[in-house]
Amino acid sequence: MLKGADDVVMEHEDSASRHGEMTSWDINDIKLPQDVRQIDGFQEWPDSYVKHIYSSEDKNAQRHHSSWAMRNTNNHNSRILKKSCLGVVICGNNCSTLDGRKIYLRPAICDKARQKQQRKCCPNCNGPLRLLSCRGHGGYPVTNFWRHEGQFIYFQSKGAHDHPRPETKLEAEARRSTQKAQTAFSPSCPRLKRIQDLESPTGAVPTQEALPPLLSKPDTSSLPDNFRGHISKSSQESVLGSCSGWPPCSRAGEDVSSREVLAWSRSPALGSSPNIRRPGSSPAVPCTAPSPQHCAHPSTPHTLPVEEDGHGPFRNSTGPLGDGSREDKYPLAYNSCCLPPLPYPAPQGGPCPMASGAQHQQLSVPPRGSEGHDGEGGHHMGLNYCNNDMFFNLYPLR
DNA sequence: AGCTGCGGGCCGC
DNA sequence: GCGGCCCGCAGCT
Repeated sequence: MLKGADDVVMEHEDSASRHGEMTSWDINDIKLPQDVRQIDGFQEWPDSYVKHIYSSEDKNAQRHHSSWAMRNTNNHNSRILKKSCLGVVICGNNCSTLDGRKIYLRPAICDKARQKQQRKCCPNCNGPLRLLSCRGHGGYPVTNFWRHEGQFIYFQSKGAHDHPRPETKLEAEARRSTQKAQTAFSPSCPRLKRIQDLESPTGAVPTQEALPPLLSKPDTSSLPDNFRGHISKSSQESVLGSCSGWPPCSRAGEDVSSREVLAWSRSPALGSSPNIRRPGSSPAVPCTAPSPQHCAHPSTPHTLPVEEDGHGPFRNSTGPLGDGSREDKYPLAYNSCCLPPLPYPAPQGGPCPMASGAQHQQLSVPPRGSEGHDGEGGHHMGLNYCNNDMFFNLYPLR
């Protein structure tokens, strides 16, 4: 009953199989395998039809963490926690920063917070923000299932994300903190004022939250695993022109239609480079600016040059269920438009660490061998590897 | 304020 | 019955 197409797909795509892990089980099975030969390292960006078995000691697993924005979904089964993907918040103008990065914000998990979030504007061009819904599971959001059984925590993912990766939870939190700090700091910031002016007419909440742009480099790190192999270099072509599209904050709709989703998924701008596979790396970073000179920053160890392909189709195919129905075109890219670099006071003590998305991948993330399917230890740090200290240093204002 | 988990309830298939 | 989703509540950070 619950097994069907999904399982079939899993047989072919379950990355877990690469680790010799048992993949014959299904989260709904009455009995799950206890003869686990290998416990997986926590996967921050699980994608496609994968299954993992974590140790019940794994903190991230215990918290059912995921760098994807997953919301709890009631499946009327208290034994199995189900979560569905909220997608990613993008700029309605599909703008790009000067360095070619895209805006991929993390959708707020809380419904109200998400609605509030969507009333805000693009941190980069001040355009409207749009929620790009996840339709990777037969047109529905990708779902993740968590089940605690004995000394293990079983995880199963159904569907392949058909959208870019949003910023991680840590990044989102850091951004919020920064924004708050900013607000407290420079209430009279001309730029903010300007934004407020722009927003007021729309009724949008003129918060500065939108200020620190979360720039996502369209790099691989932002691509779902299943996209990684479809990179195309044509991507770069997408970054041109200027802002077009909607007026600032015209209207933030909850959910970009699925058509757009597809468009995005095929947009070269979303591409990623095959060589990046740090799950931990996050595509979106709370930093300001479009201007690298403000944040020339050395700490970009994991950064890939934009050319490296930050663009490429993020996904060339539809989900397993194939929804080729979505085909709209989406205005592609423009160069950073509108707003000048943020007035961020570069954190004392160092160049803006968050700066140019180029580096942004998750700051303190140690390089990983692969997208995270390595099952090797070390991932247990998972979402935590970006320690708070780091952020505090980055955001001293807090 | 926002995240997370839980559970009631509705709806479509 | 199943799956998706909305909503409210409660605990936690």
